[in-house]
Amino acid sequence: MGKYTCGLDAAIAVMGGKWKGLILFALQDGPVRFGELRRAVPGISERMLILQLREMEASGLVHCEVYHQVPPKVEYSLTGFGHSLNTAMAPLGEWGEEHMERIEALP
Amino acid sequence: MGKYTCGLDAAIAVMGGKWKGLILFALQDGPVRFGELRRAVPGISERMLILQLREMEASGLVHCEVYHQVPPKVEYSLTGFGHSLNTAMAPLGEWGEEHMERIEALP
DNA sequence: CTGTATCCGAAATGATACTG
DNA sequence: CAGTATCATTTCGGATACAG
Repeated sequence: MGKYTCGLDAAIAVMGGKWKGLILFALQDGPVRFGELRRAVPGISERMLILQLREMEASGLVHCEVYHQVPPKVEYSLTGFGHSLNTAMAPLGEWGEEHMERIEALP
Repeated sequence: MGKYTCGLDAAIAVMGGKWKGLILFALQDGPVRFGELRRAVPGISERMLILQLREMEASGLVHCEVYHQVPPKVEYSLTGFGHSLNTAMAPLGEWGEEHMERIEALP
């Protein structure tokens, strides 16, 4: 007895909420440091970014590499699994671009 | 000054939450009655289904056709806009199918 | 720089009962 | 059949302060 009724259901559960897709997108070109990532996802709070990253690590989408330096440096990157999800979401991003005007006009 | 930072951001805003994608999917093959739709989206409550449908109507994704009969009959269907979004989400559904086992195993 | 901890208000969702 | 109304609860998310 699966938790999910179909592939779409499962996919939505994994990339839930309003942030994970954008984080995936921001990481698609290689490792990004925490502060950089924060700027790359406008509007997200420090707290939410950490929470989402931790969930994405737990899901196996994201890898976290810690450099024990002073000052600290931490880089986040996509796993193969994360890349595959990001690829699957690309058409959604294109759809959003194409219909941006219409979407902006919504209430 | 747009509300959205990129196409993906806009798309996520439109199909937000955990239900809209599944409703889109359930409507992809033609008009569906309310009760039918409810059964097609397992786990959704009557209340949430209505709320989501109203939002999707407001976004122009869904059309609602009311037949003034006794007993009442109401059919929901996708607009062209809704179909285009459903198409853009198809790869996500396939991704979910492919990785279902792994996703099911997550905490 | 990269986090953690706490608090609090807002929003999402579920349960239940009721209506035309 | 297709909704509405109301209430309770759960989750989300922002602000702030603090720590290694």
